[in-house]
Amino acid sequence: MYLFRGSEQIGTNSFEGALRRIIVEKEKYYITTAIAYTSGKPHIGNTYEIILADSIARFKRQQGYDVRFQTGTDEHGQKIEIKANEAGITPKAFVDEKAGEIKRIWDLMNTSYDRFIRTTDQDHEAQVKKIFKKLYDQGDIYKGHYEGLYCTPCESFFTESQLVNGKCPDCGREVSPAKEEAYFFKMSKYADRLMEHINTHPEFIQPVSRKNEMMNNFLLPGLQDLCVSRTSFQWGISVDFDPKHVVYVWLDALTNYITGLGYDCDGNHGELFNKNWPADLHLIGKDIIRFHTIYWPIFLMALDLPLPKQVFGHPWLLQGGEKMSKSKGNVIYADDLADIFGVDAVRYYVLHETPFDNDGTITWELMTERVNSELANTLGNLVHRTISMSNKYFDGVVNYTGVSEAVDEDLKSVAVGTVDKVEEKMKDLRVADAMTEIFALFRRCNKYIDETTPWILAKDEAKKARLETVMYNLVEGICIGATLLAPFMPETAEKIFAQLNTSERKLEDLKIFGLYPSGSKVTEKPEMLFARLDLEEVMKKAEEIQEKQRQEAGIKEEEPGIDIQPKEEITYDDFMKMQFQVGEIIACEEVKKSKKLLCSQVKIGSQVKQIVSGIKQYYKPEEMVGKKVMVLVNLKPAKLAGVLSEGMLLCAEDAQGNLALVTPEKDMPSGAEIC
RNA sequence: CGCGGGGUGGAGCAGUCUGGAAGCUCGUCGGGCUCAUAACCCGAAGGUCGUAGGUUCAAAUCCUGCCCCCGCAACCA
Repeated sequence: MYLFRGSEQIGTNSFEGALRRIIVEKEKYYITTAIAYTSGKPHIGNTYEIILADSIARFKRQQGYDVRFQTGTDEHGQKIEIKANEAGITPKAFVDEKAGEIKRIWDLMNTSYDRFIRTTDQDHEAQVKKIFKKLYDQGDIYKGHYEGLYCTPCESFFTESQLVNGKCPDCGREVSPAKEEAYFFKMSKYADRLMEHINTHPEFIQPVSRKNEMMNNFLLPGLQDLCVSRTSFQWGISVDFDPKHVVYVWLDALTNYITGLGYDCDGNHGELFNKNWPADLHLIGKDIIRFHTIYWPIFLMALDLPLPKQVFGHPWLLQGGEKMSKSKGNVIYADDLADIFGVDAVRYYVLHETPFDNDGTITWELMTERVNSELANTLGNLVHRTISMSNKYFDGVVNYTGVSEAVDEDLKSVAVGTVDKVEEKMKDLRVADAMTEIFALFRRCNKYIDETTPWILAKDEAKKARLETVMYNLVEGICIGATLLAPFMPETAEKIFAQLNTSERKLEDLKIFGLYPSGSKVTEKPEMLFARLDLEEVMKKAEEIQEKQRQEAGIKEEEPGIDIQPKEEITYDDFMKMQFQVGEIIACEEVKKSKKLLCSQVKIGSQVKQIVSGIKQYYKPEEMVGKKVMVLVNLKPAKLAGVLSEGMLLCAEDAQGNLALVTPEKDMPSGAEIC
């Protein structure tokens, strides 16, 4: 306000004043994502959230807002403690690594966050302790007992509904009723105020369909008090005045939205906090809407802070209609996608193909199809052909000669009308629809080329000026589209501007057609923005990636077991009649006249036996040599195809009759007894 | 009767709140064009909107029954 008053005094005329006002009165916009749990590598579905938030943040900046964009990691909890233990490292070392990996992916996806907060950050931990104390002192938190069904080995409580066949869902063992001392937050105290808020602020929960779910399931039936501490693990923020307790999940995690701005429980907030709170948008997954629209607002009420303006629960991205999971080996990671398709293609896909309030689908096939048709064909090729023609006809110089024709009008009106459409869609966070509008403009440009047929104009020297205007209009149309594209695909927009030798426009300038500086020279050799990809090659790479994943998860290909006819039961004495030893094959040759047989010289201890085996189809004589195999040594010698055989090499046989020699799992000397 | 989400041409999605000629992208087929990344432009075929009823002048949309799929437990959002 001070700056505003000052500037008006300085301003010598109203125009300048108005201009200053626009600059000075930049409205703030605070957007957050949920903080990612540091238990593993985030997949493309998790990554979707940060990309979505980034595109909104960038768009708001483009609109002139002073944007604050926060993301980060949630690093406490029993699960982390256990995993760190398994890995033989401290929880801190564990989360350091995971947080690093998450941040690396966020950075790879070119996301423009202002702060990456970690719940292990000192400033956060200190405030959480204070907040807990404050809420306890003012009576919102009280000490009680957590009761439930407890699995001792897993050290976890479960509710009736979480059990699988009445047993622990984690380990399958028995659970028993138990209670644990815990602190609780009195949710009921604020429930009425919250319902009032939700009912009078229809924009608070988005999409609206989620609102009824919250009201009907949790608020109207009556809110349960929330457990906010645990004693069953240590990896968390300890409760100052009762150190055997650590703060449990939500009071720790949700508060990041204020601690990350410099909230101070004693009232000495940082400037960032005063400026940015309340948040304009919490962008979260649909599964945690409850925590963000019920518990979080209530915590804020208890702290006497204003509530966030909007919570948007975005849908999920599913792999071919299924949830991704490592054990299925169908998890798709953002960095793998980026390797194959490029960062902006990944951003395009998740932003454009995820529906507004239904779960979306991602598969390697769909991704490839989208990249080829929309990015390579529609956009990439448009830019490429436009620049090629500019070079071919005018050595790359783009002049506006003002030779307009009726056919130009529609292109122009679509171009200058797009910004309004995009802003309209973005107002409701309909990112996918906004992108559809932008690509409609690129399609319109392609059509314009067909309508004006530059290659025909080029043959007639008299139409040179008209051709120049046509090329100018095209370049201008692309510039407008590229500017609008920038929040969603920043790198691509940059590349387009670089090739056209210009830069991003201001949003408000997009309603004017013709701002591209006449006489500019575009690049001589246009680079392809997106290469068309061969589906088979993509699928080959995808298969490799998924296969590796399955191996890492320790999941082998599902194989049908083989059932064979059972034989008559034998006694231990029967078994002891057979003598098995390890034999080393020292020589091997084919048995001529036979299709199936190999004849091996097998060293067993100090003697060498000649053994004939029906394995010619599966082993070559030279690869037999050197192998240590399992031999039945006391089998009565017999002649096979006229060749003496003094024992038997043991093989496993599958349903198709394929054979594999049985060898000791560790190296054993020849002659070692197998028993 | 645990809770919730969903079923729209071959694929992926809009449209459902606020009933009023079934829309978009891809694919397929036919045509055009040749500047361009076998691309671009035009046209066509293809749907009883899961199913059975109900309300209505009118239902993808509102109501009821039923069928099917997917989450809510797991390394997961």
